[in-house]
Amino acid sequence: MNLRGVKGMNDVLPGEIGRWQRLEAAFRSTVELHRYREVRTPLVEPTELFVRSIGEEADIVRKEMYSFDQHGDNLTLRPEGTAGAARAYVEHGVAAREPLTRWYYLGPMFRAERPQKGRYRQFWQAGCEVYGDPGPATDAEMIDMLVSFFRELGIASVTVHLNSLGGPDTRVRYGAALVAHLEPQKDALSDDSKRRLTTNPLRVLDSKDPRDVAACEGAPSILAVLDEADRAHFDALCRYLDRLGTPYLVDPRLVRGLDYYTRTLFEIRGSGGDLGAQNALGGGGRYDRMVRELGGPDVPSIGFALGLERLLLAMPPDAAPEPPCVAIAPMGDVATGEALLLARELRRLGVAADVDARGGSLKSMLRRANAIAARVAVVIGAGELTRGTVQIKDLAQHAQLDAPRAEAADTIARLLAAAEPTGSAPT
RNA sequence: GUGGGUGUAGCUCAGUUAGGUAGAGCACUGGAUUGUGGCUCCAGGUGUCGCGGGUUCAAAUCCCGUCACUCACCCCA
Repeated sequence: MNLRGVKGMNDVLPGEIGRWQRLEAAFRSTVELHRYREVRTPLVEPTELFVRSIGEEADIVRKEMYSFDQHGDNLTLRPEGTAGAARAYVEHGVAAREPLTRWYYLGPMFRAERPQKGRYRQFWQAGCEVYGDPGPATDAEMIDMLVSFFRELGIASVTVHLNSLGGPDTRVRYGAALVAHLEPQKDALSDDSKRRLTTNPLRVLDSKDPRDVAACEGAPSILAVLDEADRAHFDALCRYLDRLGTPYLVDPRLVRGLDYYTRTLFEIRGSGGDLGAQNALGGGGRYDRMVRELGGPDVPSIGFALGLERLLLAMPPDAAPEPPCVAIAPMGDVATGEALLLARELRRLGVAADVDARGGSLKSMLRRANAIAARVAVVIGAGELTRGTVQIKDLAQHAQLDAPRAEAADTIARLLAAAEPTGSAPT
């Protein structure tokens, strides 16, 4: 086969869709209990939106965007969800109608990176945004919500990394201090980090290269250079988390690549399951200046995003019970017509029905009934047509009975209602 | 963009060291059972051995090139 899907963009086949649906339902349930409401924004936005919000220097903007020109517009497949949501928030004047807004979204994002385990070019994110609350209590509540959500999913071993970046001036001040610390050991740094020294020194803190890690030993902490208000915000956040009993790890080296963050910054890392090297299950932070920079009022905001593929890797395997269904096995054209009618009657009673109309042998139809985990099979052949009955087989009990055709649907529905839900689908 | 690993049946993989008729399990179809599933037994494969070239009497196996997938780096969900 010479036609393949695009690299890094994956199909989700029905065999694994159950896990996706359960994850999505759990997310919606959790955030809606926190009074978030869903927002759906386009997959395509003006390129300028991402350049302005994420920042020209960020890797996402520099080399990972799917951008194209169409009829004179410069467009981009969204690489993340926060920018589009903020754009919609501003465009519809939401701030003027309500002082406090909680939104969530769920959908695919696109980044033209080299794929690997847990990182794909089309990947799914679920995220939340709160507009109009300066924190820090809401920051704590959001982090606590995430930790609770992970626990609900059965993802046990997660660590909340927490940091504060202060305001824009803090970043500049700290960058200078960091360069002062690293410059003397410049020769010992990795090539990447030598370059970062001039472009974005904070990123050196994030490097996994042992040489860089060593060089960062003893580097000043960004928390030490926060101004008074930022420091008070961070301390209050920690106190709220303590009060909630939500464990966290203060990590002054947490940086993250999006340039729009201010003050609170967090990332949740996992370790179990099939997770590969990409162990950031989710991350977020405060972006108090974004709404204003997009032309809106001065509204503080905080948000996070979760990577659904990574959550699925980290989640324990589960076997979902298959809902009961009825397989109908007709023999011959007349019986097939009768089968279609009976199936419609069953579906009107809320019973899933599967008509095997391939015209194969009874044996093959019953084999299929077993394969699809049907609870009940119905045989309609020449004999049944003559007698005006159908043969109803309870596949688990190895029992069968003949029922008048007119009562068939009700009889089957009663049989199913009495039966224990059983069987499990291959995952 | 950089580095490693892997490409053999629909799927998971043996077979490559030492060149010699292309295999197993699962899945699928039929039969044993003329209209009765799961278990068992029997039968059923024309697979571009990723692709192209080279060496050789002979290449899945050796050599060169190329493509794809995958893991990791950078960075991020």
